[in-house]
Amino acid sequence: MLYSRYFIPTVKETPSDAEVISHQLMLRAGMIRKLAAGIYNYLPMGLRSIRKFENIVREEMNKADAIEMLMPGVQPAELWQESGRWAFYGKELLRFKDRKDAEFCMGPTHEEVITDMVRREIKSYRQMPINFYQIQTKFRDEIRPRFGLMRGREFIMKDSYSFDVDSQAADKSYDKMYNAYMRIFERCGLNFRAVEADTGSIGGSSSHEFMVLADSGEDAIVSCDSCRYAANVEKAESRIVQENAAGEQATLEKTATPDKKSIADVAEFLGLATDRTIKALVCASDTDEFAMALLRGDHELNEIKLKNALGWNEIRMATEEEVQRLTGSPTGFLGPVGLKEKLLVVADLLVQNMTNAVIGANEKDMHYRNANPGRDFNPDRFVDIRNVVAGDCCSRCDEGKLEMWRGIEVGHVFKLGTKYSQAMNATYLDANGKEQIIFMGCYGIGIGRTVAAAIEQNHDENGIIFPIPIAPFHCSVVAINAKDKGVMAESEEIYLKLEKLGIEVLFDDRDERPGVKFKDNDLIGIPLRIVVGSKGLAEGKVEVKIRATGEVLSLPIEEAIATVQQMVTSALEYKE
RNA sequence: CGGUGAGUAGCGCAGCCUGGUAGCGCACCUGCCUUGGGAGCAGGGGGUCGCUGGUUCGAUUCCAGUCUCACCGACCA
Repeated sequence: MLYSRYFIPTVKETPSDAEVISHQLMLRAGMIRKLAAGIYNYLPMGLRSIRKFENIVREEMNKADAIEMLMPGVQPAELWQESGRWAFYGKELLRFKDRKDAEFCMGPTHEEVITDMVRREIKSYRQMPINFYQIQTKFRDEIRPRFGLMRGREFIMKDSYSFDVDSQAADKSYDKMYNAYMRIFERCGLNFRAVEADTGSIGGSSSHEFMVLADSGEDAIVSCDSCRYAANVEKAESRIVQENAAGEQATLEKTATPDKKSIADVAEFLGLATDRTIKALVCASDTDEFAMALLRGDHELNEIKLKNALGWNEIRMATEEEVQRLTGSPTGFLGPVGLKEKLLVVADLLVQNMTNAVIGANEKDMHYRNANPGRDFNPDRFVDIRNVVAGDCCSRCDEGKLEMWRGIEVGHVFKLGTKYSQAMNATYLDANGKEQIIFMGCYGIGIGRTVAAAIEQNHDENGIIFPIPIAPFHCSVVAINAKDKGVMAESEEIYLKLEKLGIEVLFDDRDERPGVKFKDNDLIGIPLRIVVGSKGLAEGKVEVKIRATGEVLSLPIEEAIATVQQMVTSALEYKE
């Protein structure tokens, strides 16, 4: 490709609304441009990277016996009403009507459509296992799109759906996809973790997320420093270490804590560590059910765990007015003792063994000292509802401690069980001619998000450093002076030779000063660069520069070509 | 939707407080010059100052409304 005839609109200045580095660099490198909030044009360079990654995904999907197809972006409401998600999905589902007033939506995911197709076409146990996938544009009307391709409203996703005769077979399909995902992200050279995850609105029994590690990641994940356990904090469990209650239970005693609302303030005021206090939070469901959560003062509530424990659809913190009505007290002084109205009280497991703790008295400016569970209050349930913290003991092995990371969710695999097949009546006949419900799994990869995550993980002050497998071009040839006929002729020859070898080359033939070319080439992240100048040429040599390391090799022309070819080939090779 | 901030040339910004019809840097066009890390000189093009209404002789500037965008909270590939 000739740079002068191609389209790479780079910019020097960072657009002011781009916050994370991948967004800034994709804009500056001319890969994407915003059309509307969370909706982007993929410019040629951006598209090339995306296609590269899509092809890796495609290869691994095919290898894992998934079959490619393509489903529509626009979907009829009936299917969603049938699965129950028309009501459940909320505003994220972009809905509209056609000229006949029939309701439709932009597909945010395709469980309904694929299940509909499968229930019509798959009739026998002989047709399974089967797994369909597509690489297609999704639309989710996110409340807050941000970070460029990281969280767009319109985005490209690879989604696949497996269909099996029973749960065991479905587990096998799941494992196959899990392994394919591992290979996909390994092939891209990404530093990632597969972690246990909450199933969220997709539903189903269990799932793993694939998280690219990056400080800008929106998810917190933990992993054990000793065994293979890793999980999203939403889901992560730690081993409960039962600390033995220290000392005798003292007498419950009401004490004034004027204006001390936060745990830190109360603890300081009473001269105690925060772990001797109990925090009480009032939560509400979407149907206005309420519950009080109790946690050790230094711990954080995990809303997902609480939501799941209560079987709620949604969870939110109660408003100040609701709290006042239920407890008779303003927030900051809440506790389980002497509640005004009957309220479900859920305590974290670690509250169980606390002795002589400080709790709110449900009265402005008042707390209790020496509160003891079992004696002074009896929670309805003890459940794990706290966020694990770094240093917690691993729940899966004896010696491990948990470490915390930030991650970008680039892939997610779910065991769906019969959630959709049951609702939509997708059945087959088994060997005995008996009708059975199909078992499903679904698997997604954010294509654009993975490219953004790769940039997030691979860049320096000069720009992007693409891993070769997903780089828009493998190599560039930079002619130092476009007016120097000898330099241009030699550059062109190298360019053509490399192309003949199957290397994807960007030939920077522009009549620009060298500095401009170097800056642009660094910014757009081409992994390898051959620089052709008149001085080197006088000795029959050109330079090979490696973007990632900054290493420069001065080599005879043929050797330079061979070096580039060898580097590209070895980078594209996947070692099992 | 709630909270915060911003809308002035393609991008990054100034001007607004103290009304008088708009400016800087980059980018773009022409010419000269230059060619190993975003050069220099000269000339040039480009703006209904987000939109609507009000106040005023006169509004980018003051007032009201409205739209859009970004950031902080719940969702997710």
